[in-house]
Amino acid sequence: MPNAPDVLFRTLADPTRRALFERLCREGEKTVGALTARAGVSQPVVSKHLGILKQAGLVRDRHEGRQTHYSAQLGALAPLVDWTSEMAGFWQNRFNDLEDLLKRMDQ
Amino acid sequence: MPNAPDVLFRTLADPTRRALFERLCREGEKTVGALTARAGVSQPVVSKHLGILKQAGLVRDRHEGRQTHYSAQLGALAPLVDWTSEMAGFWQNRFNDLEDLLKRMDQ
DNA sequence: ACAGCGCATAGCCTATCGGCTATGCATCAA
DNA sequence: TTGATGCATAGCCGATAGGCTATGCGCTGT
Repeated sequence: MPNAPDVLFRTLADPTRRALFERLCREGEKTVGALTARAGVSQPVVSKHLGILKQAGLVRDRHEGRQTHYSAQLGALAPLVDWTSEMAGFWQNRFNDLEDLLKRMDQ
Repeated sequence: MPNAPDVLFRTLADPTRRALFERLCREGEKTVGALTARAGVSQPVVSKHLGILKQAGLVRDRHEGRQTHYSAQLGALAPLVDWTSEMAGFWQNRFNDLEDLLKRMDQ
């Protein structure tokens, strides 16, 4: 059972998939057909990628007749932000430690 | 020529590689041997991953005798933060647009 | 009822990737 | 000088991932 950042990194690593997510962020809800039209890949591929994005919690789908509308779930990016902040935090702590060390050496 | 977030996502997508980067963030500079000791994979694999991390600008190396010390370059995470902010921004704009629409409809 | 449309699923093929072992190359110690 | 150590490189291999076509299935409209 991989943790959240792992799933997000793996899901967003593929350019085609990330492009789909970006379009949903920029342009809002879209049908599979609308997404396929400008995706540069076939419709089954788009459906597959959308399924993976959905599994990662990055999009939700809404069925309306024979169409499926997808939209971005921006909250799902939170673990990514957390991870980045955490890494930056460690960096900051090490910097503080260094400062402390220098201070102690100065005395 | 892939753009910056693409390289970062692809580089950080692999768990082993991301674990190496995390250790360098948490614990600071480490030699290849020290990293290999707890990486769970062979030394050549560690070297390979460090090379990929270096290419992505996420780490730098410092040669000292026959050892190579690697350390995290946290600034390289900036494009990731930018990308996330951009996506969040689009979300916010769409939300504002919706508010405007509702306001106009209300009149 | 039936033909067409929108999307999902199945199955296949190829390329890439992440792991390994073997080896090379420099540096340090004896 | 010679053997050992630390890391990088080369070459191989199986698994996975992302693309395709073919097909299934439910909804729509005639």
